[in-house]
Amino acid sequence: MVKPSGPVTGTQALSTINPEHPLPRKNRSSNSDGRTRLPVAQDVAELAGVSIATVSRALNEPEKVRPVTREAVMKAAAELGFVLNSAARALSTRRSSTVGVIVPSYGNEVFVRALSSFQRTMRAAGYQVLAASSEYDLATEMQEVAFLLQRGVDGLMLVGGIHDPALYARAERSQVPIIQSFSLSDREYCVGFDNREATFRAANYLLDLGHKRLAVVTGTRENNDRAAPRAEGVHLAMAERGLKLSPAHDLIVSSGIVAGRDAFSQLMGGPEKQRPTAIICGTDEIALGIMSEASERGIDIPRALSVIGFNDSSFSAVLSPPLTTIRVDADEIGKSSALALLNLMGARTTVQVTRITPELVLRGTVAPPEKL
Amino acid sequence: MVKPSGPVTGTQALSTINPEHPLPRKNRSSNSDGRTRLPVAQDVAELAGVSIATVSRALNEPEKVRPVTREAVMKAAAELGFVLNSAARALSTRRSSTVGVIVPSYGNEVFVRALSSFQRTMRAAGYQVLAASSEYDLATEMQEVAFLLQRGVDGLMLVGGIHDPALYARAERSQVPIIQSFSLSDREYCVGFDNREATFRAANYLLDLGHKRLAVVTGTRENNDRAAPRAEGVHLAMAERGLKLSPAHDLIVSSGIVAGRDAFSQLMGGPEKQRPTAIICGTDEIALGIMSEASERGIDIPRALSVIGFNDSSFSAVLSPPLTTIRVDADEIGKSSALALLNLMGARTTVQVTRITPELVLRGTVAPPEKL
DNA sequence: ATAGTAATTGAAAGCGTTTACATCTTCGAT
DNA sequence: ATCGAAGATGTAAACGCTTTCAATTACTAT
Repeated sequence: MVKPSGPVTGTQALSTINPEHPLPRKNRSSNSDGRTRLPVAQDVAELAGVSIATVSRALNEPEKVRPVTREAVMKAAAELGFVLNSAARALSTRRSSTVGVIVPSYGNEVFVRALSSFQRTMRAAGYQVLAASSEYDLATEMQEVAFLLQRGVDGLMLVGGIHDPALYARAERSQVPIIQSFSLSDREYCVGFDNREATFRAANYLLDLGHKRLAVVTGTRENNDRAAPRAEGVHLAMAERGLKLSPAHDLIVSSGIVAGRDAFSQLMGGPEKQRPTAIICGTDEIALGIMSEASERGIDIPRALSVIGFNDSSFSAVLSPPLTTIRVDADEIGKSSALALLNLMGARTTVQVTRITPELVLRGTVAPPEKL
Repeated sequence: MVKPSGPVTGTQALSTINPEHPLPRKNRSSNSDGRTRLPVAQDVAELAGVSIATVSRALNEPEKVRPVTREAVMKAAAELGFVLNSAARALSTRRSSTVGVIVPSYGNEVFVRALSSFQRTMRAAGYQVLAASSEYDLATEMQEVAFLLQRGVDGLMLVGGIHDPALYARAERSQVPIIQSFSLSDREYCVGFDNREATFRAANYLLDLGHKRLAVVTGTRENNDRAAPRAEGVHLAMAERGLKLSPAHDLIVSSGIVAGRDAFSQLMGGPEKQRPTAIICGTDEIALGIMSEASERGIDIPRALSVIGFNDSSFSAVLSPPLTTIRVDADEIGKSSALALLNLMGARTTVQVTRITPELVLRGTVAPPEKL
């Protein structure tokens, strides 16, 4: 506007014509109560003798400011102990550099392993992660997602593909990408594995060994696309051989070790001829419970009863006998999910489905069935 | 200002008198790219026919607005699907309703249990929690704290009382209160227990039973005010009876189950007369490792070797034999820490030290020493 | 009715960044 | 030297809330 200007610049002169601001209560570096105020970008700018915009650039796009200026800013920032205010940045950029994760439960080691590696990967990329657990409840999960969305997370990692429909709607509305984990989907981006196939293979292994009466016990299957397919896999394998899994041998328990103990009692309570000779469990915790109860009752594993777990938890290899289980690389799931989500948030939607392959780890809890 | 207005609104009209703003790119409810913009408080205000200040009040201090107004605002908010922008609020109020937690490791069940209940309590109070793990490293911890502080957490929960001095300085500068957990302190607010006393009692229990050669194995004790005192407790109990804990029976291992197995080998490698008859472990994981190795080598627990764990992890009760261990109520620690921190953040500094009492849970891995 | 007080509401100034745009430098090419 | 283009920096407008202060309205007690 004003080309040649004296000590009073054009824009400042304007404010004399326009008396809107009564009096700015500024008094740098100390609060109303006298406490030292934390330094802000403006303080750094003044100390470095540059504008606040330059400070911002020096910090975020160093290559856009001249080296000498950059140094000055860095020095000033360090001197003042300047810490950028994330809230202000988030407000300004409309992104929080925060992502959310919701796992069904912290009680299942596999989820905390995945969460942990997810988090590590995210942190390396400059993101913080807000985690919550849904306790296997859709409503709780929805609520947590609502909170996370309000918190402005830039992305979301969810376990499984069954969620409140409103969840997808809200995430969509906020343009927050979601990565699904631990199960596969052809509609969502995901990092997971085929749960049905995993137990299908385990069941076939048992069947090949000569077992005829298998049992399967999992945690809740309601709204759960991991547990339900795992049970299905066993049914399927038996059906393929013209066998039928007795309803009494298909148990749903509340997850955890003690649930496994109860399961044992229910399964092994009937007359010997009808008892299963092998049990496939939805988690290693359940398997542990079963083993514990078996040991207490003097039932020999694997001679009298074979057991297969799921996840290969840390304790599984050191049980006696060591637990044969379906290993899932939770670290890989966490890491890949993070990478995929990062990709999604960068709008480079090149990922689609990452398929993890579970592996049957042969240890000591499986043997051919006893001769009748 | 302008009451009845045609297509051109009051504020826009103003800009003709005051030419500072080139052209406000406002066009409510749709973005530059035509995408529908998420509703903000202003939209709610307009729909409800009130000012934005009233919207804020209706949402945050409902009692301060007339019921009829409140209803109108709520209705408008619901209709628009309004979600408050946390970043804006955080910027404005200078608090984020977020707290941070740093645990040494997610691999120790006790920490995730505490974290979990801490989180649950915090969520109930309207706070989100950002968690991180330090991997038992002070520098990593400091770095994570720096991130959390930058993120503007309102409070911090840390495990133990040994941290980078800079950590306290920074937190202090940001006026972020810290709650220390799992150990006691007379300088900091804390929720924990006397680690030394816990093993001291366990050792005495063993000594009373007739054991003379105890061993202790813990994870790293460097900068660790839980593991180190636990070892001390054992030393102390023996010293009180004129006994001395052989250096060979005092082991530091990397934590985890496999570490326990190694420990066993080291401890039980010597000539029988010198082997310990009882081992006190810093965690149940270590104890499990020891039990596993013992079982493999045919050493009978508890007859040939007694073992005491620490924490009472979920698997401990179902091992065979079930593990005698020092139970720590991690849920309580998490919950109380949260409550205490909430209190601290409310500036009502009435809490000081919450002392948790660990309990020796007698199960099957301890017996009197074999007759020599 | 009427003054006085209490309860509601609104206007507008922040909160601390980022960033579009304008301005000023720098520098190579003429 | 001089012109332009490219590069560096500065200005000031957002971002979307909360909150102080003033203005308005609703009540209460005369």
